[in-house]
Amino acid sequence: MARAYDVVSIERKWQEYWASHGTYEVDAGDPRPPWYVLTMYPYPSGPAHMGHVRNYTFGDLLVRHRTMLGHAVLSPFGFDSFGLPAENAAIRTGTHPREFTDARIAELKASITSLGAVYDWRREIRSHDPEYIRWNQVIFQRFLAAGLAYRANAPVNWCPGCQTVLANEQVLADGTCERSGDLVEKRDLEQWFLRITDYADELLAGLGELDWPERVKTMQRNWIGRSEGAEFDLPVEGRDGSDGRPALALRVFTTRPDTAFGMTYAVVAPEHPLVDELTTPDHRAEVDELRERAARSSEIERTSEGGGLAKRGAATGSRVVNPFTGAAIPVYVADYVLMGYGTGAIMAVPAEDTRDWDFAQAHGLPVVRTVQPPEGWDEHGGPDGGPGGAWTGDGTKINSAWLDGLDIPTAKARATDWLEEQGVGTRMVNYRLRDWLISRQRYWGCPIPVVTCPDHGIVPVPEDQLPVLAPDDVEFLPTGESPLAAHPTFRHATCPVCGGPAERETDTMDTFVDSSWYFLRFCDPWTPDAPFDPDTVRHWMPVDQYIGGIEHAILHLLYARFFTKALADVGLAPADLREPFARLFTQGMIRMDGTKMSKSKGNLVAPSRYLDTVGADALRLFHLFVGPPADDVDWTDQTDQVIEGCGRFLDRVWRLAVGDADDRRGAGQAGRADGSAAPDAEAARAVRRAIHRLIDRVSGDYERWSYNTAVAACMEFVNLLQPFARDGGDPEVVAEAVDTLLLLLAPMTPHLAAEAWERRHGDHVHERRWPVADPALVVQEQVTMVVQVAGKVRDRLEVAVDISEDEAIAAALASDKVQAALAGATPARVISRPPRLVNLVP
RNA sequence: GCCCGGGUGGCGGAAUGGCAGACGCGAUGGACUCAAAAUCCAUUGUCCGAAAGGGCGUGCGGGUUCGAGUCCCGCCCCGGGCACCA
Repeated sequence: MARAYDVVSIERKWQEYWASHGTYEVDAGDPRPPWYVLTMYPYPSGPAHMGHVRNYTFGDLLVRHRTMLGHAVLSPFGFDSFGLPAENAAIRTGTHPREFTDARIAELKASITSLGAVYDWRREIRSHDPEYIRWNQVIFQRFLAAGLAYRANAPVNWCPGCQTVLANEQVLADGTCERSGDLVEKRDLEQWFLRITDYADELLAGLGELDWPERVKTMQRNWIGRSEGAEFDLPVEGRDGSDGRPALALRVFTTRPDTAFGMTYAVVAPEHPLVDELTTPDHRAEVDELRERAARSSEIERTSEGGGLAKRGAATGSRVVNPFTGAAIPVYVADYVLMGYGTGAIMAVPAEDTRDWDFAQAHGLPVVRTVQPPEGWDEHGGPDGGPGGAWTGDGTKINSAWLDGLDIPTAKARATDWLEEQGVGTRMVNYRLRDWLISRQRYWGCPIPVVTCPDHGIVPVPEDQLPVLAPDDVEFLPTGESPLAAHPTFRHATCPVCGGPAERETDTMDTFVDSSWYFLRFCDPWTPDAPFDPDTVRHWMPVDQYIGGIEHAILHLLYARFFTKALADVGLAPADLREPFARLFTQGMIRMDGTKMSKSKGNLVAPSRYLDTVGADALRLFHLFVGPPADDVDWTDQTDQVIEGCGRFLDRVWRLAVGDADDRRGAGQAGRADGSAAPDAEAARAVRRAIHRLIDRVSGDYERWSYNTAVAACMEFVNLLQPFARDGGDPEVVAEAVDTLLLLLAPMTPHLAAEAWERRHGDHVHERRWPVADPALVVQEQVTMVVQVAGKVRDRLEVAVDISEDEAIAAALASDKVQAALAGATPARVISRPPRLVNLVP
């Protein structure tokens, strides 16, 4: 497509100008009010893809807009540069991950720059940089000292494809690895954890004050999964101690203590430590078989095998006593109870829990209702009008002695009070959230800076010896072993306490650790003796606008919130900084043929092919124009044409602003199509009003992230302005119109705006202030008033904006079309909303 | 199963309860041109009609209202998240 101006050289010129003049470099001492805009730092996978373009277009627009509004805008950039792809490439090609990663970073940086996105590059962070590693390790050790980091043996998620353990958050609901798609296995391994569960309540409560998409907040709430209930003991029958008190009891957790009178059996998880003790010799074989099967099978096998959970349970032969009734009930082992949640044991109430109901049906266990189901439930309340099963809804308590007649919330409170009075139980809050497993058996990550001494146990490497860096002379082999573990010397260390031989930790940290505090480092990446200076962090933080993909709704955003709180609590960050991201925006993804556009799907459209044809400005404009920013974008056969349409619009702006020097057969040539007279003063006044309405609209649309309508408003304006200018409209008005347009476009299409502005004024549009609409000119003089008869539009009248109600009704009645529609009838009712509408109802 | 989004022309999408379809893409016709490209002008929801004009129309069925794409109730479909968490 031939463009009206030399897109490539103009775009390059301004990209070089912004970089060499440090236009978007700011410091904490800047007198302007601070504003921090941040786009999630990317994993460097090579040249930018379309998703990046979309991301950085929004971010860059904000940086430029906020700057024009008079803020000192902090706009840093960095790279989440540790991670598996680099290591896998090393195994494949022998290239060292650092070499591989640095090359990818150079490519990504160049392509981001070629979009016209501007950053304070002095602040660039790379997570594999030794300085960054050092502070990562310092933070880890502060957490270790504060008890927030610990090592424990745990059944963990092992991904055979990635050859490493994963965090719970990285395992998808179907039991596969979010990265490789392999089926994740359970393994018992000694691993490092961060105590994120200490912050579960604060992480939940803090969501309330955040200006984040509701759906992201909901996802985090679900993930944290707080449930209130009670824990209490079920004494095992026949296991009284010498003092007559129970020597062995089974502790259960429930959110429904009110249903305890309906407990007809109890269940323990196959991994529960009391299983052996509870199992009587005659049930041993069955229980052992069940346990073995549970250990072998993966989570999905456990959950997907047909028939729900009816099967896979075995009686232990033991009985426990329900403290509410004194009745003894059987104890089962079943894998529908998970060891990792609550106490790993439950009281089963089939009448009010669907899982317990199914299990009870399969094993012939009794059902005692403790909540009155709605009428007819037992006859036809179930699926397909059959008999109802468990009733989990509201109702009145029945069969529950002293709880009878109460509603559920009251009964819950009474039952819990009773447990506490009796000394057999206590209020308890449980979370679905588990501690964060951060160790990875990989090379290309931040080493965990500890050694293990035979005499002194786990000892942190002293701070003055940090960073602990992984050696370069390792062999990358597809063995599944971390190259660090196989290195001849790396693991041999000396104990910092006694100087004796010690074993160095060879695991590295999850890369989500790196991304959990980089936004703090960005505030002050130069401080030599701390990860960041708390006062400088206080100046910039929290991030005023964070931008990223919805895929990070849980993982990164939850970890970063946890880190911010924990860093404040160990004294590294300001104590009052509890939330890192005040406002979050999650943009839609790019889809093609119904699936996400991504490298792994092989359906990438390279942005580069647009940059040297229609240019970065047109591509940016397309992303802004195509639809609401939060929506997904479908990349189709028509997309190129829409992008060209954006280029056409920019050509029109160029011709209006600069003229037709390069294309003499352009706009001016066709001349006035209808041969009408030149626009008069009234037309000029209309254009002036349009200018101020445009400022008003675009400013409002920017605030609301409604960029597609902002672009539409600019296009509409050009459609109005173009004939006015061509037909000899007042040059002063044209100039005001064009200048305003360039100011409003400056954040969206920065190169075109900068070049056209420079040619017109000799200075820099991005250093100008954002225009302010004159309220007197924003209101229109004449508006279209709709006249309806019985709710149907019958006429449209041009009326003064300040028309009175009486005048409006009179004008409506004076209309021939209205009279025809009324057909002689007198309006029985008149609704008038001057100057918009009059509705005559006969 | 539960919790969120969302269904508007051929397509992407606009519409504080008050003109449905802004803006753009595509399509059709025209001007300019030897011709094309580019540019400019016009038309473009649908049905009836030569036209003037009129009927219908925002997934489906009800409701509230002078007036509903918008609010309420009940469904259908699509997308996403969660899913033995006791």
